[in-house]
Amino acid sequence: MTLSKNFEHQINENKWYSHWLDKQYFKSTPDERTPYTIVMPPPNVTGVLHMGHCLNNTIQDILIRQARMKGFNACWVPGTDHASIATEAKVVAMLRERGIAKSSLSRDEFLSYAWEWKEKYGGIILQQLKKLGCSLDWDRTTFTMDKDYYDSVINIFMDLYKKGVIYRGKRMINWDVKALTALSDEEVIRKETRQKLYHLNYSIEGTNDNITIATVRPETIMGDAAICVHPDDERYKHLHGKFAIVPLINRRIPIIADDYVAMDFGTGALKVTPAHDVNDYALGQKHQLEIVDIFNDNGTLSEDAQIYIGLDRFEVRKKIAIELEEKGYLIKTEEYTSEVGYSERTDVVVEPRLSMQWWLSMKDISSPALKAVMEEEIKFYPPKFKNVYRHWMENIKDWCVSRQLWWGHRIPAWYHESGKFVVAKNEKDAIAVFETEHHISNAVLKQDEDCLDTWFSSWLWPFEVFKGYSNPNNADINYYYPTNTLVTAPEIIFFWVARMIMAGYEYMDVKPFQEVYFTGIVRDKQGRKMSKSLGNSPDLLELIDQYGADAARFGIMIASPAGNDILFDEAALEQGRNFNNKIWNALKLIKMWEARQTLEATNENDFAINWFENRLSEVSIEVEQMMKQFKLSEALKTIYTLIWDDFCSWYLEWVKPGFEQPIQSNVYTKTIEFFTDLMQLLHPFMPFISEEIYHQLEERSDDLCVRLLAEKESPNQTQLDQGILLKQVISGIRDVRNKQQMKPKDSIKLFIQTENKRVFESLISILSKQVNANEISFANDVVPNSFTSVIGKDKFYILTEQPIDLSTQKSALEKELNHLKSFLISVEKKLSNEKFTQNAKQEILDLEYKKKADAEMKINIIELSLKDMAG
RNA sequence: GGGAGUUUAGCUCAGUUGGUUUAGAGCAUCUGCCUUACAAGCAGAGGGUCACAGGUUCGACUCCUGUAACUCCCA
Repeated sequence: MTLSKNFEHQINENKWYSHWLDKQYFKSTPDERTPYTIVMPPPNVTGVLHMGHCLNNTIQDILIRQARMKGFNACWVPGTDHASIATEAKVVAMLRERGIAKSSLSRDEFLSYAWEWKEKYGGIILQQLKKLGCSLDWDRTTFTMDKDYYDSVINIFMDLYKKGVIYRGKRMINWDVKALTALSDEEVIRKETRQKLYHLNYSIEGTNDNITIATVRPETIMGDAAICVHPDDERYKHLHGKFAIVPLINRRIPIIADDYVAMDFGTGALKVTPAHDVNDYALGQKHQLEIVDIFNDNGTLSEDAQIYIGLDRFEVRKKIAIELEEKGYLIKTEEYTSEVGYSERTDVVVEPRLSMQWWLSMKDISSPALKAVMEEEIKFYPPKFKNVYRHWMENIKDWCVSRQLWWGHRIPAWYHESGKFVVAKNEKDAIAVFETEHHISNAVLKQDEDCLDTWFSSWLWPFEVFKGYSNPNNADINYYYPTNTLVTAPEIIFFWVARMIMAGYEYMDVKPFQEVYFTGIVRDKQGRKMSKSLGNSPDLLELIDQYGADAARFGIMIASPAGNDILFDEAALEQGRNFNNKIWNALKLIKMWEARQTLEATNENDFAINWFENRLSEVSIEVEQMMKQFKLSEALKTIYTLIWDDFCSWYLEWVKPGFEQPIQSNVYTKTIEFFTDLMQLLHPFMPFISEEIYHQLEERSDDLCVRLLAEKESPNQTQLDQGILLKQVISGIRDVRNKQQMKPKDSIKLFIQTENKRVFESLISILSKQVNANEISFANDVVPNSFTSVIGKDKFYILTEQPIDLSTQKSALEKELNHLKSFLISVEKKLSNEKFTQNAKQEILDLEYKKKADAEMKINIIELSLKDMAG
């Protein structure tokens, strides 16, 4: 069978993924093995795969595949999140395109459209993960609005209500005027925004006097309840207790004093609008100010504004500024940059608003979660996120859990026309509870129209995917929980990670996972975050198509240490593709040997085999260590070097038979073994090509995907050192050849002057192949008319047919000599320092003496060579 | 305004408790090669006052203080 020119990724990806599925390798059921469990952070049900998912899921797949090959019962659970606000927004947009307004639909009608949408588009992202090679247990796919999951969310809401942790209250919240819902603080993105600071004159009642305030929101003056100045501000002391008149609407408001006001900001006088600003609200509460809400839900002005009724807040800002200027109230405007809150989902400016919502009191529920991370019951990688976590947890505020949306888990609260309400699972229960609590029979109750925040369902994920709450103590939850590793982006440490830890302790009495690996954020080459609006997010599926899934995985993993942002560069995928090509070509070479073997035995390849065996052990152990510390990109780099440099560039060249010569069969067998081990090391990172090669190397009945990794013995250091020496010698001689502009075809005669003849005797056949020497012998003295290379303690004389020009050689040696001399001086300086010899540890001292001796010896060798050249 | 982090070759990053031949990779660059696995390749080379200024120490990329720039989180 002839092999294709390159690795054909499209064919192989489909072939192997369906084979793995057929064999049910990714399926996990509890058994006597130790479990290794990961729950996938559920992507939005309507989402599509982007670079962030690619990074995240590649990491998880590497961990899970490695665990599987190490003999754990590996279980990786997929699923999707209903993503209340994002999905509802998409459904609303879809309906609008069809000419249907959400307001024209009943709740049930809307929800049936939403489910239709979910069935049609939901789970596309899961299909895309298969393209990446993710080894998920698909039978366990969970959706946050599955029946059992839904019930658990509602039951937990009721339980927390019963415990008194959930309450209803009117508070300042972040209002999204586009999605028409409340947002939690975490859903508000602050961005530096250029604005104008307007200086406005308010007249003082009963005088001709004025007071000037500075505001960025002139459209809210109709909601003003007071003007506030600092009590110590001399400029305004005479105005305390007086009243000002709001321009345009002529409302009378008090002038109050509070040290909250910064005297040096603006004019030192602050307009107070309690209904539309968090700080003003607090100030209003303190001074018992009137609350005038001038906005409608959608950000237009309400009747209470008296003017500009029905116009949008930003339009009013422009118009009112003009009117204020025309009427002489606007003194001046200045440019001003400050942070403004935007909705994470709709990107509109968030409106602080007073609203009746459901809240979860966080203080008690969060304390075990804080402790768990601080005491490393749950470990964070990298650990710097412990600080971030602690800071948030110690200043935690209550969680607004209600959203004014229909798509999600409907709040199980029931209201009576009297305003009294109860929390119950369904209408029947609600009526019963209502009767006993309020002694009103035949009550007509209406369920709360609102939904719960999406994260109020996601925080149950690690246990509810195993039905740990809906079906307590079932076999799965007892076996798989707590899970092992959570892999997620640092952006959602508060949204999700912290809350899962809380829910885990609250409902399972146990942590949800042992460790959390925080990935970086994927940015473009210029360091900008990837986003739809910037259009800098490449189409991942296209990239997979072009370069292959293995190359995509390689490209994204090669430069992404835990917690560091990764700068995505397509060049890295190219590197991955080239790596595929390299591996494929090594296969082609070995395949050429297959039919041309000989049983004739020589020992000339013993060194190569011995060395590579040790090198393989060394690297396997290193990789194992790196994986334990989540140094995944370093582990991949190490494997890359082992395959490309050590295996392809050195080992294969060393054992490669001459043109059309046979290979010894034992060498062939060993080489297949090595290649197999290499593919096994690589498999978690690049599953497709490694599986394909595994099967190309030999007829096999098993698959690499589930082949158990053998423990490696620790390597023989002497063997490894000899390998290093051999490489140095080869490079050194090649360097001389290069500098003398010898053609690869020109052969040389090599003379070795060494005290270690035995070592070099075993290397002769490799050396002659690698430096194209037709004769190698040992010398006891300088060989005349030759080029010299000094490597370690040994000298190499190179004889060629070419006319000899020693000038380049001479200057190179002189350069080296200078370097060595100054090195020697620095060592001698150190050793002549009494304090050093007194204080340094013996091993450090020994080392310095060795450095000195080595340097002196080399200087001696080089000086001899130079002398010889001169003569 | 408060907190955390980063700063090492043109780019992306390693550098373990201070001492390991006067700082290591990969990519990019340069030179030479169409050498029978691979030009998506081979061989070799060059490139760094470890952000800056002090300090501790026999010895600092590594520890301490300050400064600057950038990033993130919180208000």
